[in-house]
Amino acid sequence: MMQESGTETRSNDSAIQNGAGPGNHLLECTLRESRSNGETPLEIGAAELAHLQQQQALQAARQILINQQPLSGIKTHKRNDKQPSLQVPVSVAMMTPQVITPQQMQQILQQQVLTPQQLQVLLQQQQALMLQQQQLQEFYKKQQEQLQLQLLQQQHAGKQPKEQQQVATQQLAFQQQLLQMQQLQQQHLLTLQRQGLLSIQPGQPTLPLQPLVQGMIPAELQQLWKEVTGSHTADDVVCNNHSTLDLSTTCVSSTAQPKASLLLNSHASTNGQASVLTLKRESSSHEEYAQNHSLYGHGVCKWPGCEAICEDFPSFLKHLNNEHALDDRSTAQCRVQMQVVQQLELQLSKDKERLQAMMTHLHVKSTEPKASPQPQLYTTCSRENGWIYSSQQLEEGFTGILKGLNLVSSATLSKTVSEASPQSLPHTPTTPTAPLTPITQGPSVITTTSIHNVGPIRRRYSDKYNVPISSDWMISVDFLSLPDIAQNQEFYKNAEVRPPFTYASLIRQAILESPEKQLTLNEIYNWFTRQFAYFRRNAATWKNAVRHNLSLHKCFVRVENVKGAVWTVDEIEFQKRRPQKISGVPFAPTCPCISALSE
DNA sequence: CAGCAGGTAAACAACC
DNA sequence: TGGTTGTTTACCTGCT
Repeated sequence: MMQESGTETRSNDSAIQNGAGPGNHLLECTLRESRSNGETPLEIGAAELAHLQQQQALQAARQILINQQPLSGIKTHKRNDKQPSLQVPVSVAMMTPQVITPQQMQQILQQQVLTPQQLQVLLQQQQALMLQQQQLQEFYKKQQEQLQLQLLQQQHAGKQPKEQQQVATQQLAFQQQLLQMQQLQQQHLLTLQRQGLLSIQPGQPTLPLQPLVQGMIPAELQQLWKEVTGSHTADDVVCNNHSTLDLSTTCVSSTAQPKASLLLNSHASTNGQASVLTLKRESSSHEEYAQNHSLYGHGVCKWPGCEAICEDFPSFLKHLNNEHALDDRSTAQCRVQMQVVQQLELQLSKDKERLQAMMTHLHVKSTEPKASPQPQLYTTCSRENGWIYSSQQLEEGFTGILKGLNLVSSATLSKTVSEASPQSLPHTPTTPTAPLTPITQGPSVITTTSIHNVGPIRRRYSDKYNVPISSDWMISVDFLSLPDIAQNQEFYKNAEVRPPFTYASLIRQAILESPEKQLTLNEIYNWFTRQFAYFRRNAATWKNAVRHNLSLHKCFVRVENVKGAVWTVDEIEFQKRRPQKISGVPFAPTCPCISALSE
């Protein structure tokens, strides 16, 4: 047991240790896994390509913002110099000339290199994108369910009447088109995003703009959408009314899109006020603004982690400007939001691929019953959650696969990293390399609440979490500091993301969550593994850490019980530990939700 | 640069 | 005897 973690670092020198944390091990395995599975960059599908393009474009936009900062002083330089991750190997730099590392992004944000306007634009656009992704995912889920139902019906029926087959085929075709449309949508949004950034930086070199929409014009997409959904009413009006920005391709949802449009219209806005001005041209009622504002709903401020009650829209705006002005906290929350959006993007992309593979498989099967499953599908499913599917199983039932679509595992995570940044493959896991594309792992299960409850962030405490292949993993680990464990439990339960809280905080949370506010050591272990997928690995390491923390901190009191020893929390001692910097500095050594509990 | 907090590893003892 | 629990120490990293 002890060997499990011990050998990882012991056998390596300190330099290697820097990249030899548990997460690293995961990646290392993953890379090997992906290689052995024959996954090569050559297998990048259209969806992946689109996604990579998106990411690169986004990074390029960010790069512009960075390049235009001639520098924020000596101190900044010093900090940068200390960051090994900034030393981009030539080969990598040549491959991805416009890529900035997440660490760089983090630094930039921390140093407030970005202007308030730029940050605001970034935040709003990311949120718009996120909303859209949510809508897409919902719709996509519905489509999946329909498909599954149909497949099940076919199975039960035994045979497939020709009519059914035709319907299924038709639906599959629609879904394929839908997928294409979704990709284009993302591209379009991204393009808009870049345009927004460029408009802010007129003096900067322009980016090589990619074709806005490849092969399809918005009208065609709309038509396609109508075909697919069979419903088009108010959406058309809403979408077509956007004369300032052509968002017709984003008209997927009747609810989300106006929000996205609103946000995109407010590039130069600060804290939402300009968006109001923009909208005033189109509408004059505050109620409508309130309905459309992504950060306001049901009389509550929807700023991540806020939920302040605002009686009306003007008071909301006032609140927005007072409480969510550009500061460290907002910046940190912006970063988190970006990561969330990226994860959603990635997950959507992955699911689309899988669906594509499923559909392809169905097609193949109808003509070539003995054909082996599509490699993409097979490799994906076979490594999902440790499930192994034979081709026969794949043919016999898709239920498990569909089930697998909504689950996540380390394999998903790793596969994602290795696939999405194929350039990284040649690098050895222990070689500190420059981070590549800012993709993140794709936890399949992410609750909507997790998006809305973002709080302080615990900074990276050790380079051991800096995964050399793609530091995006690291940045996600650090940035996905969704403070309210309770509300984000689904996320942590399924995504192998290290929770951004200290062991002490987590232990305290575990104990306080228990009915009697006391737990045995074993129960604490169980809580960890139950609540966090991350703690289902390297048990020896983190269990040792838990014990270490229990013994070390005075706030944990061991009490002899009838059953044996239980641990309790001395709240006073815990609060004494350290003044908590909840706001301002993005550093949260303790879990805010626990603080809330104790208050 | 020192001090601190936190994470990791490990040695060791007591207990079951 | 082996595993678990608990304590302690050492070392590292990042931050202030």
